[in-house]
Amino acid sequence: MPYTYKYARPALTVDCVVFGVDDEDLKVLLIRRANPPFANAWALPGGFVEVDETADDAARRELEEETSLKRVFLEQLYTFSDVDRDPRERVVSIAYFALVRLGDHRLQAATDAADANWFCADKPPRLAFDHRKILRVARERLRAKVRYQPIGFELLPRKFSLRRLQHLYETVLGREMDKRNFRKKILSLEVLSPLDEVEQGVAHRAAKLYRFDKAKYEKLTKLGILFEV
Amino acid sequence: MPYTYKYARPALTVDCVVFGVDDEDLKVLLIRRANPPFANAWALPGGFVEVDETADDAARRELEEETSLKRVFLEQLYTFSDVDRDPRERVVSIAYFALVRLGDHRLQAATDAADANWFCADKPPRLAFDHRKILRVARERLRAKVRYQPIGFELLPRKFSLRRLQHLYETVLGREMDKRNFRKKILSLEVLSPLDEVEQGVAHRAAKLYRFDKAKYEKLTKLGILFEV
DNA sequence: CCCGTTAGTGTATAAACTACACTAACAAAG
DNA sequence: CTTTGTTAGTGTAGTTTATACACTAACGGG
Repeated sequence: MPYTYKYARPALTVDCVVFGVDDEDLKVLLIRRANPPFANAWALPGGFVEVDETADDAARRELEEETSLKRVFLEQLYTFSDVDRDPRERVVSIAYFALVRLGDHRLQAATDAADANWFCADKPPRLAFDHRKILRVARERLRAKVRYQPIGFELLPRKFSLRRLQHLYETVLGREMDKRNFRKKILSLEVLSPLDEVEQGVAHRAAKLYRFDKAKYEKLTKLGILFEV
Repeated sequence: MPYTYKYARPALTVDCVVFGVDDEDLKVLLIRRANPPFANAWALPGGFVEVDETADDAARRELEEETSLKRVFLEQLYTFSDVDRDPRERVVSIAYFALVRLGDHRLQAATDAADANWFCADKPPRLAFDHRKILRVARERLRAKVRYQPIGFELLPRKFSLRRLQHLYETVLGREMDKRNFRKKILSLEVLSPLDEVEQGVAHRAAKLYRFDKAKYEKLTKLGILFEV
């Protein structure tokens, strides 16, 4: 059943830049395209926006369909509308960025995606369409945002050591930080709750574990106090 | 000549939130709609994205067509995609925000717009579609952005006194600032060039005029130094 | 019990932010 | 030409925040 309009309309898609961190570096999730154009190339997960769903819904749906990721942190990034970004026809794409805890999710490439994998976000393989540009914008946004919003916690296990948290900031910001100053600063923000637990199975003194206390954070922001690292 | 597609496609539009400041407050530019839906209601200037232009181009084109504004600061804001935001059919809108120097431009309502006018941005009249929400998002973005990017200068005449600049920051941020501290801070950023000129026609001591030095600013940002107020 | 590795802690110095009040300049009114 | 009203322009002291930096404690593994 075809749909007819008086004027030509661009197709509308969503693309998701999904970030995760492991012990080494910042990762981005890519899927291998099964079909042309760019068959076999790596690309951001994404797909068409249906006519009865919001772009947010479309992004979540595509993410689940293509990578089985659910309930992740997801935020609109930017809308890319270059006229020739898709060789077939005019396609406008609303890009999203997502943050996931690497350990929480088993990847399973689904339906349309032949394969899914994590890549170093700063040295991605050759990407389909303008996805390299989208990734770059997302990387910049993450770098900027992590400093004034507590989104870094979305990338860590719910229980984490201060060392891991510092490592995350170093990875995302791309610079080293002083251990004592970092701990002083992050604890002074009063958004972490210490747990009665320590790391398990490490061959050295085990670190105390903390969790991010969202309630505390929201109380603080309502008082006009900002999170800044 | 109708266009036919296999799947239904949302219509794609742009909407522009145009800000200006005068001596009293922050203004937003609205046009009165000539046609249904929301005939006679005030709305953000905007219109359809043609199939051979980028969203940025569409925003500039619509702005010129509806308000005769040209060469303004323009930046993508957010894409609004609620399913029922237009009562006629599914319309997705890429919103932009623009900054203009109020004195520079004579408004002239053109073609499709019956009328164009400036309104207080914080107490707008009843608006068509979800434009109230778009305006709110734009207002927030301006507030946040003015603190770490020198976009305030887009709202002032090219030559301005420090008093006017301070007043602008107070208007946008919604709080008063200390005169001496403000001057100290803004001058220490080293992005203003003093001119050999003073205000004209004032009934009191005339203030020295400055201009924003874009070249200096760009040199600083390349060195990794940030603009922060 | 020794070794290797990471956890955890404090202080001194420098830089940035805040609060705050007076004199200088100029036009207008008388 | 003197007075009045209004805004321009300036400095400092006190407080807070950021930076630089090195050792002991804890623990598992060999």
